[in-house]
Amino acid sequence: MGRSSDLSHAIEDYLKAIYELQQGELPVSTSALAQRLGFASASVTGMLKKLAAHMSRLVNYRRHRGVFLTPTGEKIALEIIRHHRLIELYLMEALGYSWDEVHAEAEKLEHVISESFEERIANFLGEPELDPHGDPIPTKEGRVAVSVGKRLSSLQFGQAGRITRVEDEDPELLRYLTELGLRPRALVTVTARAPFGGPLHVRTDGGAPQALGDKVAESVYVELVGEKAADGQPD
Amino acid sequence: MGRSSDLSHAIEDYLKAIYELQQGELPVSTSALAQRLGFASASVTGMLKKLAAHMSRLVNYRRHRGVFLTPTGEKIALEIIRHHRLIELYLMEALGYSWDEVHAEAEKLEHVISESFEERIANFLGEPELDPHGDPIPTKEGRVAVSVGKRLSSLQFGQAGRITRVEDEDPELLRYLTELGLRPRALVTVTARAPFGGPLHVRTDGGAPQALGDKVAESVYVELVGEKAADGQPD
DNA sequence: GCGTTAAATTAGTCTTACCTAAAAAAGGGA
DNA sequence: TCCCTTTTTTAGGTAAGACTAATTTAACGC
Repeated sequence: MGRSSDLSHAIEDYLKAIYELQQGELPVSTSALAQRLGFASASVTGMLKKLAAHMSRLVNYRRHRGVFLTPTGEKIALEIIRHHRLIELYLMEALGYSWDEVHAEAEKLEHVISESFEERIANFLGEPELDPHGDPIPTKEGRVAVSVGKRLSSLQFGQAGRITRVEDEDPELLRYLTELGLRPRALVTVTARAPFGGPLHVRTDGGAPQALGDKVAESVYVELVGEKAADGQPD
Repeated sequence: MGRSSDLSHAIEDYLKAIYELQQGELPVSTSALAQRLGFASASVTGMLKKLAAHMSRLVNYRRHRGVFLTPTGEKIALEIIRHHRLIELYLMEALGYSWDEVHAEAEKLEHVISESFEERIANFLGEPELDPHGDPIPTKEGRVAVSVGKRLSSLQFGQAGRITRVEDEDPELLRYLTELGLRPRALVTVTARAPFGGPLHVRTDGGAPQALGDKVAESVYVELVGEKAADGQPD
């Protein structure tokens, strides 16, 4: 159990990044990884070779063909992601952090906490299933609920949705979402939609319509709750 | 505020170790540091030169003469020690750790938590003055209560003392101390003392006399509470 | 299939923080 | 003072994990 402890922070970050990029694209390209991690692609190539050559075969890598996690690598990635999301929720529930503050702190803590710490906070929180941004928390055994939802930016005029999750990395964006009432489980309805990717106007639960920038509309994920109905119930 | 964040973990560990060794000896020798940190002394020499050359002049170092912290270096050491001790206490109070488990976890966390985390747990704990092992917690401004007490091993037959602190590093020792009821604030009386460093027999608050090994008697610190009286009051 | 471009890799360098082995300096005894 | 031991420093080396520059491979248009 808890075998990731002997891997470097750098390796853990790579596994986590590969896992997250895999959701969209499989295998993951060197440059996609480089961009996400903010490293030069040459550095990424070097590390991928190391990961592939690692005794526990963390990834499957073929030059020019990209990389994907082996079951072992995925297990470790999920362990770190579990740490991250549990910590985020713990910081809010136990220490009064706001949801824009937790990501940065969790990024550091996720690599150093013990199994024991993980267990204790999970227990304190009642084995939660979602983190504060709506992302599913992997179980100790490495199972994750599939993250449902499409981008808010993809909705058409009149469509309504319930927010399932929001991207957690940008504190400023999160503070802005708080102002707008855009939080997981909130209902949003598209009240106007200019063509050619024009600004999206949405109305939240009980508020006035708001125009959303692209960045915002792409960072919020929703589950449709009925076509062309502002407050219909899901099927 | 909180300027230590840009120093490496290694540097923080050196500053902490120098601070702790300074209590007994000033300046601190290269070999004393090497022993405490478990590094080769050549490595320590190299790091001391780096610390002295560091732009914020962390230490005062002269070859063959040993090293001591500058006010800046001391401030940072105290900040890390504050982190360590607050974390130890927090883990016990908030997450139900036992006192033998907290040191290892705190050694890792102390380097990565933010100022905000520090403030929040200090506030949760009510700005405590002592950690679970009886060590004083430096204030945010860098003031520390002087750690009173002499080694239990230095007591003579009949002397009684109140435990002020115990060394926190060895979990096994701590579990053993728990069994014996040797915890901070507990009263102990020397019921027998064989000459030439022979085993020390002590009685705790309400228990039967116990023979203590050298390691134990040297790891426990007490404040005398009266000469040759088992339950006298301090002056 | 040829040439251009974009992506990925190789090669070589740097920094950090440790190591070992050997040389040098301090310090104590006669 | 000289010698001998202990301590400390110098010198050189290793492993991670990043970088830049230059090269190679793949992919695409025509």
